[in-house]
Amino acid sequence: MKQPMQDADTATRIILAAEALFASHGFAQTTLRQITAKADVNLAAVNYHYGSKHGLIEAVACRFVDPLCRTLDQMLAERLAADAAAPRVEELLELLVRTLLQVQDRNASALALFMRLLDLAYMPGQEELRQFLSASYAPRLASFLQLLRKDCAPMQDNEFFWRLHFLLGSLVFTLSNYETLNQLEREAGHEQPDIERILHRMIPVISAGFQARAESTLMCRV
Amino acid sequence: MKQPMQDADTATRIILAAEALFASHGFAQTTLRQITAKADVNLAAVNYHYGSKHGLIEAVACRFVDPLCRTLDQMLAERLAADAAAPRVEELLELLVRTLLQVQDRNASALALFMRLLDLAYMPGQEELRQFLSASYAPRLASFLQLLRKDCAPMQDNEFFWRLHFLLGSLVFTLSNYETLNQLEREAGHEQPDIERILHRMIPVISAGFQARAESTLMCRV
Amino acid sequence: MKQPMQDADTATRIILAAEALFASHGFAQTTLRQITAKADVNLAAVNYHYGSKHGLIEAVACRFVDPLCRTLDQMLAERLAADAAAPRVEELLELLVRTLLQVQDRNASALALFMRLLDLAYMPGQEELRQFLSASYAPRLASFLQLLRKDCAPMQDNEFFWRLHFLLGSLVFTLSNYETLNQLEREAGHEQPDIERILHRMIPVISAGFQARAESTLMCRV
Amino acid sequence: MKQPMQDADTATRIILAAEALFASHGFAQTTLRQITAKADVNLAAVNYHYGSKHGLIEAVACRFVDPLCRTLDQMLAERLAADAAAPRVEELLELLVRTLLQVQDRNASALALFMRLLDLAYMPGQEELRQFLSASYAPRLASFLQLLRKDCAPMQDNEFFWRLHFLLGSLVFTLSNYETLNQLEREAGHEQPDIERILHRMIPVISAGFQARAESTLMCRV
DNA sequence: AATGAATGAGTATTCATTCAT
DNA sequence: CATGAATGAATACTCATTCAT
Repeated sequence: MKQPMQDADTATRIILAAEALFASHGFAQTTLRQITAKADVNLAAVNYHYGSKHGLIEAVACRFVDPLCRTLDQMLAERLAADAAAPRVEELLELLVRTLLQVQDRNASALALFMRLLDLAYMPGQEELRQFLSASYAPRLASFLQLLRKDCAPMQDNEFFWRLHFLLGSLVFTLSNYETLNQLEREAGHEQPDIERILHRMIPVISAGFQARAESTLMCRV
Repeated sequence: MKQPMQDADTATRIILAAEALFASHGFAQTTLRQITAKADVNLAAVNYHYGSKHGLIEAVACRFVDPLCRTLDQMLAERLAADAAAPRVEELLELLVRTLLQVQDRNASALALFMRLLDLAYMPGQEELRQFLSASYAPRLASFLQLLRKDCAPMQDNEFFWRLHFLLGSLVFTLSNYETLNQLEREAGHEQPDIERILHRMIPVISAGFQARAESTLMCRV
Repeated sequence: MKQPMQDADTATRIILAAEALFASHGFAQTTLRQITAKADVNLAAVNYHYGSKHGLIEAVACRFVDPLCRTLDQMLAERLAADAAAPRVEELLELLVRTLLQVQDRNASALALFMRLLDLAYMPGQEELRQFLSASYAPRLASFLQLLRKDCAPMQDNEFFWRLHFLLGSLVFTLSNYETLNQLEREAGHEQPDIERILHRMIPVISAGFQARAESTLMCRV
Repeated sequence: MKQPMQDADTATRIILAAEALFASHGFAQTTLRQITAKADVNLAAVNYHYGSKHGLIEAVACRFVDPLCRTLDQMLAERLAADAAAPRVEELLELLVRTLLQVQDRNASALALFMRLLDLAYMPGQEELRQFLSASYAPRLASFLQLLRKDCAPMQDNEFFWRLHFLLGSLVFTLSNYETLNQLEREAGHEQPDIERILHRMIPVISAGFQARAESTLMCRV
């Protein structure tokens, strides 16, 4: 079983420190000095173990993408084995949420980190990271997406592509800014829901979005 | 009539260059050197005209927030004058979309910039920018939000708060990453829709999200 | 009669602002921006009226050296006219103190400024300022110094030169750091004397220093 | 044995270059570029080894304050062991002078540097440096000051405080401007005494100042 | 396997000064 | 007589990376 940070080996200590700092300050804003200081290792150790800051980010990414894909696949298989009926959108999103929360268990700020990672991957100049993630990520999610689309309103491929990114935007924005949004709620005197609560709030909203009837292309033009 | 960048005065040249660079590279990643080089202006001119990089960002923000609020208010007033019936969610979103597109007319990457600005404002350590925007922004949007909520599914204040940020996330993520998403579509062999098309695609999805019946609090717990 | 700063002409407004800032922050630490901001004049006005920052410093200097020399000469003449006896060191220092306090009347921080000016003049690379002051300053003080030396212990020219600078050091250090020293006294729970009090405290100390019998040169060697 | 600057390690080369430049140009006027150029070292090395310019100044300070305190304590102890009689003011000042000269041995401009450091510490906005020095400096000088006061004329605490600073002013002004004063002597055709000679000239003057009878408070008021 | 030292290229910002108007 | 705009050179400081050990 893994020990806490001070007992782990250098490479692991770096990863753990990097995860926490990337999650709370973002990738560009986090410096190698901050990471190595928090990990209590030598500044050069990052380059030694991961080649570069970019290499470290990819290593961090792998530690999330792998278990996430595995868990989602597994949950999906279990559901399909237990019930022959095609899963509804809400069910699929519930599976996704439970998968995310399971990843989250490892580390309080894990989801924020993961969402920041997605955000980064879509930025210009990050083609390398994008393709790296896409290569190890997209194929394993294909079956999930296929099932999802089956229970959506009928739509073309590109319509689905965009709706998927609308959903992704909600997820990325809400979770990577979770701290700030929570603070705004606190200032407004509202309860501050935990991440689980927020994810569940998202399910009916996203479901309705996927199931909404698409405008006809012609009607879209003003 | 205003000439293109090379003929405008220094302050304007700086703003125009900054808008373009901020939109495509983000705020932190854009350096004053890049801006002043693109504007063909002395490095110290930014500090002379805007005090600091932060001041420049706020100036850029104002150039979008001001006309955006004005246009939205005006469109809303026209709609209410023309038709006594309370506007539906779709109508309100349509007004918002038309407002955004009008701001967009000024500058090809204007919306991406504006969305990056919102993204930045929610980041930790940007309380100052957040409050600056909130102070000049929030009050003028209050009536829009009030009308929006009237046609939503019934829900509590905090539920509305979160749904609003789900929507905001879709907008911010999709539009600030418009270039990347378009490229992905190109690689997939799909048509590459313009921003107008994407925004109209969003309307039914977002509308459905706002009108979806909220899960009861008890049911949210797994 | 002179009006307060806001009504004076540009050149005077600059001088007044400069005096205050130079006195409290020192010459090198005070920027032309601070001066012109405080004087509420254009940044370029300093260069326009005084040629350069250095020119401004010399102008400030003149406004102190001139009345100081005049007052000291006059007081000395009055004393010599009233009493044929050669003045004692204490009397001469008392005249000097009264002269300084009179200059001080014009402006609360005038003495600190004047002392900072002397400090600056002795710094390396300030030969120009030193000679400027020396040319308009030294000759008019010659008679004062002659009288002073007559009541000192007998000593050679160079011994007198150094003792004079020991005195000058006490004056310059104490008065230019008056704010700081006062604060230290406050922290120690002592009364915070005004400048007049401090100068009078200095008289017997300095007098004793001038009248102390010089060590023979031979004895100085360890 | 230590080699001259070119053979020492980077951190030492920086310190040595900084000492020389700080001594001759002052702290604010000396730039990191000048220091690193003189030390023949990368510009970033200062920050690497000392964190900041301020950190470098404190490091320079420590290299003087530490041996100075140690030497003075030791000399005082030796004197007290050798002779049971309470030391006179002149003796104490002689000890101080010998201590200063010993520090001086290390580096030609060491005393000028040290005096500039004291000067800086009394400036407004240097509370941090002042307290840093005061914390490591003042306690170790307490016994010296106590003995000094015992042989002074009787006076109150605050009178002693000010006289001490009159003395300090003489020291700081004379030694930090040693180069300039020497040049003035040269121009006047006098011999140019070395620092040892000047310090010994100061002893009887300062002694007389400490032993002068204080004016009564009432008499001080004009 | 790991690190202390070092570095080149970069950052935003500040400064006194100049100049066209 | 005065000024708004502009600027070149400099400031302290930071960064990811490299390299000898």
